[in-house]
Amino acid sequence: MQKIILDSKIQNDYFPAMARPKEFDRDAALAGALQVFWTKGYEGASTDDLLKGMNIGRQSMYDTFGDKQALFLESLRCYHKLDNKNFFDHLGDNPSPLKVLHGFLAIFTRRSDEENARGCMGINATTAFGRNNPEVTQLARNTATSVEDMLAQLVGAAKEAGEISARVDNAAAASFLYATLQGLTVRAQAGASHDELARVADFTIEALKAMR
Amino acid sequence: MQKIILDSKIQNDYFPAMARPKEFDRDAALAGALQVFWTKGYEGASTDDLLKGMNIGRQSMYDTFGDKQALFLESLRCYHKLDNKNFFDHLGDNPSPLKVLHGFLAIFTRRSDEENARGCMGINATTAFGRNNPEVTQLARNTATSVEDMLAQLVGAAKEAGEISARVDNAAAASFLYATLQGLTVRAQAGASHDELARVADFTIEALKAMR
DNA sequence: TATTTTCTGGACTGAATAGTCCAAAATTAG
DNA sequence: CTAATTTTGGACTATTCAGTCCAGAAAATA
Repeated sequence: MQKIILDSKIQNDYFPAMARPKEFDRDAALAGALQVFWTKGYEGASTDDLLKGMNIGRQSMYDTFGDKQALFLESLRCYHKLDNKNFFDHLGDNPSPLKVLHGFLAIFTRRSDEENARGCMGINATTAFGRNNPEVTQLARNTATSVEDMLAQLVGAAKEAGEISARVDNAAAASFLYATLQGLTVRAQAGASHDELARVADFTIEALKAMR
Repeated sequence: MQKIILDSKIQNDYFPAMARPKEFDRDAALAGALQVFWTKGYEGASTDDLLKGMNIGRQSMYDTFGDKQALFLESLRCYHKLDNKNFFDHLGDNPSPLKVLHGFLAIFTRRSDEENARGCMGINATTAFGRNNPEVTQLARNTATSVEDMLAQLVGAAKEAGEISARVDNAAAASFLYATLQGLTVRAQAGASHDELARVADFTIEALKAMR
């Protein structure tokens, strides 16, 4: 509906009183959708599930987020943001970069079975959509480069701190660590014991330290 | 229907004329279903997709395999069998067990983009079902122990061949290698370049060789 | 209170889907 | 050819699900 304003009197006549607060808490609703998609997957999450998890009405959901696909992508983007933030939060200026790395790898040993069973929403999306969904693929790529950059920085810091050999290639080590991290995620999701997960984390750091 | 054979005459009376060849090629149909499930996932594969991929009629499918769930589980079991076989085929009595290990890790650099995009059907099933499906979980566990056993043997052989330090723990190294293998699968599925995948494989073997 | 707007919830639609049913064609043995 | 049995394919059912529509409740300002 186009609104043509001629003068204030007419405007007043047409729009005399403004109404109900424009929106509920959009971010909270998105966070709710994220939880549902994360635990149930894209196909597994019905619209009813989503509405219940978001605590909003059907109409509000479609008005605010478009459709299921769009809601999923926005949830995934939100997840990646949170995930990245989590990484950087544990970064700081720790005196032992290698300890930070070990902390990343060992995170699964500190998570409950339920948390590990959910896995990583990014990986779940990738394995579900393969490379059929360009937006999911692009998101995965972006996250990969961002995380690998961060890991490479940590490896560099570990070298400067004398914790690992200066001859280790930062980028190669970062790719290696990222792959291991994703592998651990899957192993944890498949039900590997905390013990096994811890052994892998330890072994990975030991291997890194041993390299010349 | 139980067949009680008293003598040839009675048998003849009750089953005077046997009919059309009892079954089409069950294994071929299953292989077709496997392909469809692998590329499209469980939810993504409609019954029509499956029938087309299996080249059999609707009725035959339900008669022979039960329902979609059962067909999927049987396909997954079949996949795991093939996958395991693939591993053992590359084992042999290779003079360099470490080269065999490298071959496993580098397999993704020899695969086409399409192959890598499909990923591993076992991982796809795990990330799709989480741990909600006990049979999928059990299958994943079985495969894990079987593959880790095999990797541990290879590590032991590498030690005997003097390729890596005798102080490396077989089981820990095997868990580590398995996690890396799964990580590489996911990285490949997410679209990592052959170059990056190769770097990770090389780095992993180098790290293993460096350990004391 | 009156008006405007947004939210809410339920009813509805159209499409897709898993699974069933049935009848006709095909195939083998007597 | 006849009998027996399996395959085949299409019609059918019941359910689920994404998305739309509508009308009434809620909220805020004047």
